Amino acid sequence: MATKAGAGRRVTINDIAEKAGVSKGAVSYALNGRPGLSKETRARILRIADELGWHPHRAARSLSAARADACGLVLARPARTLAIEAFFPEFLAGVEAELSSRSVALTLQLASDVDSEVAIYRRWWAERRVDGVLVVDLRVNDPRTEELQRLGLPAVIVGGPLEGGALPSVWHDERAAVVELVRYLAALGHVRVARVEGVPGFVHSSSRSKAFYDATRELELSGRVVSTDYTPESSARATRQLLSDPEPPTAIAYDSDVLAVTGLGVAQQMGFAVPGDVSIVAWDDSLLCQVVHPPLTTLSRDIPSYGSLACRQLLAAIDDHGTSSGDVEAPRAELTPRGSTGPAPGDARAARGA
Amino acid sequence: MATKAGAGRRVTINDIAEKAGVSKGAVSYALNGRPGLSKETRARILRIADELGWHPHRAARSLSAARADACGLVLARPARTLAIEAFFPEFLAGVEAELSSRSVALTLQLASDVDSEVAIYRRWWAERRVDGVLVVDLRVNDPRTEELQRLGLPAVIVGGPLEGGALPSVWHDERAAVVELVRYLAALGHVRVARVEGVPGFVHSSSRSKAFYDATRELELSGRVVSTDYTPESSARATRQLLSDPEPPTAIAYDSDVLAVTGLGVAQQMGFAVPGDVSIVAWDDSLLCQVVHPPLTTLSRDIPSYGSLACRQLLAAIDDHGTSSGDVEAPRAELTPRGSTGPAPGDARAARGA
DNA sequence: GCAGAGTGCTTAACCGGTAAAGGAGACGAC
DNA sequence: GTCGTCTCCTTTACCGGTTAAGCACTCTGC
Repeated sequence: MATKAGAGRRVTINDIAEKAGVSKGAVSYALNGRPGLSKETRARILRIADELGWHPHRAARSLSAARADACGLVLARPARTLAIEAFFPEFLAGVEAELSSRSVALTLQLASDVDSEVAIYRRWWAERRVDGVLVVDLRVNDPRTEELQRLGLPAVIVGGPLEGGALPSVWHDERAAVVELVRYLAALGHVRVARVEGVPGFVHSSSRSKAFYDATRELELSGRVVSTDYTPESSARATRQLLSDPEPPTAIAYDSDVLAVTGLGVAQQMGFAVPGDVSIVAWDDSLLCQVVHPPLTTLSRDIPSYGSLACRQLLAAIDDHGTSSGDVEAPRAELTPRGSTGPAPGDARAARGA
Repeated sequence: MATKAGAGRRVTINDIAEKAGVSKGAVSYALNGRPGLSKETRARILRIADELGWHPHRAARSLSAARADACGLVLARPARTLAIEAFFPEFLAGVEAELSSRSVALTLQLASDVDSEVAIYRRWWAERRVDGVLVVDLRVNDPRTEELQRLGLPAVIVGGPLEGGALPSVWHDERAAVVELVRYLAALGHVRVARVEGVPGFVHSSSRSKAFYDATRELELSGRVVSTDYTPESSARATRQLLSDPEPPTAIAYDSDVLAVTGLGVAQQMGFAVPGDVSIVAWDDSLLCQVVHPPLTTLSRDIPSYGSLACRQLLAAIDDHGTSSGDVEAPRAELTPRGSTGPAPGDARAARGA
């Protein structure tokens, strides 16, 4: 029968100690399940703590335990991206699910660029506001990894692994997914294929592009890559550019759901039938991909699980405090064929076979 | 020239005091800009603090200042909703923008239902993990408001105002927006109009429905309302139900972007031309509404600003500590006509005029 | 009958800040 | 000369926990 805490003074272990007629040290032992108390005293203290509705004061505990019981996540993309793309909210949902089960808080912040992101890490760690951070959107020669190591702030790289293996990471086999995609398009008879990538400075985007080049070369396809900044506008521009070519690609693979949906709209506006004239593939499934016409073929991943996995990895890194943890591979993206992909126009397969 | 903090021991005010040859009290005065120090000493202390790269330990400060420097937000909807609907990420982005400028953290948590949400508030407040919370998805007879008042936890109701005015709130004039919408549909000649609402237990959804009934009655239209649980599946069911009627509505207004987009798909699948046979309107604009064919007419709000506004309101409530703050009205949703709405089929206006 | 070990609790220091109270020294007034 | 006042800094207590060290008491063994 927990009494009403009301808006009055907080219940502290001193209150418990007084009521139980013991010292506050004894109360602390009881509440933390440490040995050195008789069964009866322990039970009495716990009962009183419950009656008074006691909860530990986070700051007080952090001060001695040197634990913030919070993990951090900084997003250094424009705020709009957060809202527009399926990846982040889904990833967040997965992270949250993992954290809330252990009463660890998630501290979220948006930053304008990588430099201010690093500044946030520095501040968070100096203030001991977080115990560790999840790092997303790894860049080529990323300044964050070096700084995180220097600070000694536990971190997990989402989308690694990192060269050198200095920080633990979670990752997908992007290469295998790209190979599956390119083989699929080749099997449909496509010869001129293109990829609309995200920001080339991002490791996940550039590694997919590299895999794309390799796979098209191996299968003797013509492969082009155009860059964007993940905004719908840049995707529209990229698509227009590709389809204005005298010999436009007959299949375009995009690096996100937003890019693909925008590209689809542009293609249709330009009079291209989808998938009659051009096939379209998205990366990461979402409602967006399913409601357009035709619905988009995608490379789907279980993003919430990815978030949970990253989170577990981070919590482990915090406990180990740096030792090992290593890299963990998540299930790779799987091709989900829908209406936006079909055979290459003009039976390219026959022409090529001749 | 801030020296490297490295992975070593934290810099504390004791380190600064020692290096400056003063007591830690003096350092505290200097760092907090309090009077009682000579100009030179103050400057020296600040310089050394900067050199050592000192940041206040959040927990230590919280312990005496009784401030967590964090705000809380609990979402008691299924995790999927977070990812699927435009509202939350956009709202979050607005909240974040406001908070990060004052180095207040946002603590986010997902809950399965209102009861566990209340439990989270109780815990957060007892642990002094947050200074205040934003409450979204206000329900009819919401148990949260009473509990928040009882606890004395500063809170802002998003989507109020609350009857009784006990807690400060931010709100839109939903009624005016609904009236504008219904007038617009009536002007297009629609007589049988329907509304697909969200969860009827939510205040914003039920108040819109009430306004919808009132507005249709006033304009002598036939108005129906069907409920959903905000999932695409429930919207598909609702739409199918409405359009299977012997006298189906010629215009359907949905309570979110997701509901509307799903409804559009179902309508087209059932052979209804949009907007030829049935007009469709969404609530809250998003990329989703713009990429479908036809693009959806929406009631658009500036959601990030709404988030920022709510956040400023909360910070004020925390400072005042309960006194006043009151309710603040945000700009109401504006109708953005696009291709999904058109004249009622069969020149309903003429028939009605006869 | 007393050393030694174990049990069960208390005391006190500490984490890193904030802030009230106190005190040394300079200076002016009478 | 000494009293009051002002400036500038130190001392100290405190926030709410954790934890090492200490200590009284009982039990055991010889």
